[in-house]
This record gives sequence, C-alpha cells and structure tokens, in this order.
Amino acid sequence: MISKTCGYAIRGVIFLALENNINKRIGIQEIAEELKVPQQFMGKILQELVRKDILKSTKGPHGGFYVNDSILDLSLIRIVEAIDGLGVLKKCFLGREECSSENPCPMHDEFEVCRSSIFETFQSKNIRYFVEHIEDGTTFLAT
Amino acid sequence: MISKTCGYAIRGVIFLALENNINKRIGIQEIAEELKVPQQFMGKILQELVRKDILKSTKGPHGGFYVNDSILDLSLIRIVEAIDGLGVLKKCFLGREECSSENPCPMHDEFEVCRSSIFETFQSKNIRYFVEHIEDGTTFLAT
DNA sequence: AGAATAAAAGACCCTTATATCTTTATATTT
DNA sequence: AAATATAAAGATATAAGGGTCTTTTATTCT
Ligand code: FES
Ligand code: FES
Repeated sequence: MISKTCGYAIRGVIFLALENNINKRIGIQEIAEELKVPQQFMGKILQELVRKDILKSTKGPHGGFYVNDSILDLSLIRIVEAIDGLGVLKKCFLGREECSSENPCPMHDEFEVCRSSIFETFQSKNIRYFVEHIEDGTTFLAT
Repeated sequence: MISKTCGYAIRGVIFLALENNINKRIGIQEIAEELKVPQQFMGKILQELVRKDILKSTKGPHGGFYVNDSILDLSLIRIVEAIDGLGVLKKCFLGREECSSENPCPMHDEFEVCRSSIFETFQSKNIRYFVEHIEDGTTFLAT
C-alpha cells in the first residue's frame, strides 16, 4: 500500500512531534533506537523530510532533528505525498495499467472501500491525533 | 498489499477459468495480449502455478495453458499463497517488525479492518464467483 | 522420421527498495 | 583558534521485484 520507507517516515515524524519540547533536538541515533529502525536509513529519510520542509535539523553537538508546533496540524497525507507520492494510493489492486470505477477489475469495488478509508484517514487526521493516541497509551510506535 | 506478480497470476487464472475456456488450451501469447501483460513474464508466473498444481499445460502445437472444472471451486487465497505466501497479508502497515492487536501501531485498527475484509474475500470467494462477474460484464480483466 | 510449433526451463538484465559507508560541513566546547 | 561532536550529503552495496532472452523439450503435423 505505502512503502516501508514511508512507514518509517510517518513513525519518525510522530515520534519527533511527541518529544517536541521547544526546540529540543533529537539525534538520529536515539530516534533509530526508539523506533527500532536502521539508523542510517532513517537518517536519509528524515533528511528528505527536511528538504521537503516537514522537519528541521541542525548539525553539530546537541544537534539533531526537530519540529515546531505547527507540525501538529499537518495531515498525514503530506508525508505520504513527500515520500511515495499520491499515486501510490491510486494503483489497481490486480496490477492493471489503470484503475477506474467505469472499468473495474474483479477486486476494485472491495479494494476501493479500503483504499478510500485509508486515504480519508491520511487526509483528515493530523499529527496531533496520532500523538494523542500514543500519549494515552492506546497505540505504539515501536514493536 | 499483494505483489504485481500475484495480481497477474489472479487475472491469468480467472481468464483461463472463463466458461468458454475450460479444458481448452490457450497459448501464452494470447493470454498476454488479452490481459495486456508482458508475455514472457506472464509465462513464468503461469509456469509457477502449473508447478503448484493450480494450472495445467501442454507443450507443442495447439499446446498452452488450461484448467479443468475444479478450478471454479478454488478460493483465491490459494493463488496468493502460491505466489506471495500468506505472510503478505500480515505485515504492519507502518513497517514495524511485528503487527499485533495487543501492541498496535497508529494505523493498525483502521488497517486491520481493510486487511481482514480483503482476506475474507480471498478466502470465501472462489474463482466461480469472479468468473460470473466477468461474464455478466460487471468487472473486467484488462484495462 | 523429420519439420514445425509452442511451452518449459533457466540464464540474464533492469529498476526500485532498502540499507550502509565515507566524506564533508557545521556547531559547540575548550 | 583548535578540537570535537554531530548531522548532511552523497556514493555505494544488497536484495527483491519485475521483465527479457535463449536454449531445451515435448507435441503434432507432414
Ligand atoms: S481497477 Fe483494479 S483496483 Fe481499481
Ligand atoms: S501493528 Fe501496524 S498494522 Fe498492525
């Protein structure tokens, strides 16, 4: 559905939003350890998000990645867009060249329900929503 | 969700199972043209399905791939199992090592609904079901 | 039997996803 | 100013997925 890279990105952003205590930077090492993801690979992904203006970072001692408060209002779809592109949510389930309701494949109707509910969540829920669920212990970022 | 390869496999099997095709050999060239998929690649996939006893084939003139009536009772999950393995339907949406309801990631609950509905369809619907929908023109195999 | 046909089989290639390593630039501390 | 710590940037590595090509084998037709 979405790439593994994109899943890492989403978890990374939520993690940073969670720890967001006024300009607190978090090193890539800590992030990777907390989320149980490959450190260097996570570094590259977060760099990409910095380039796309979703995160900030500073070099040097006590440097690291961070976000400002506005991150809480960001909808998840922006992260998917930055990493995978929106096309990832428009592909035919059975690998046909096109996906359309006018010329649906055998799985289209069923898949469309799932896909649009996921899309709707990505679009309507912001980072704040996910942060709250982590904070009250109903969901978790690491396995 | 499932691989492109697996989508091709499903479409190939349904194509071979269409009423007027049962017990008739169909060359890989015709199959590939009808479904608009790469011929040689489709050949490899169908060969794999022959090895897994889902299809039959014969070489030589008028040879090709074919199925017998029993294919109509096969549930789609068997094809997914043969090509991708059942694990493909158990991965965490956000790329964590494990997916579980006890320790759910932020997208787990929502994704679980989708995934289990897809899984349920794969398991409960047989090829006959899909063939009927193709035959009455409500769904289509090729774009 | 020999020629023609068509899939099987396996080697090979390209692209993308995933991951790591090395070098460079920058900020902080001394 | 020099040393040090740390992330950025970019090159490289690895694996998997997706796809092509060539040779072999089996079947049918003449
Ligand atoms: S046509 Fe296949 S999922 Fe839409
Ligand atoms: S834990 Fe992420 S989808 Fe189940």
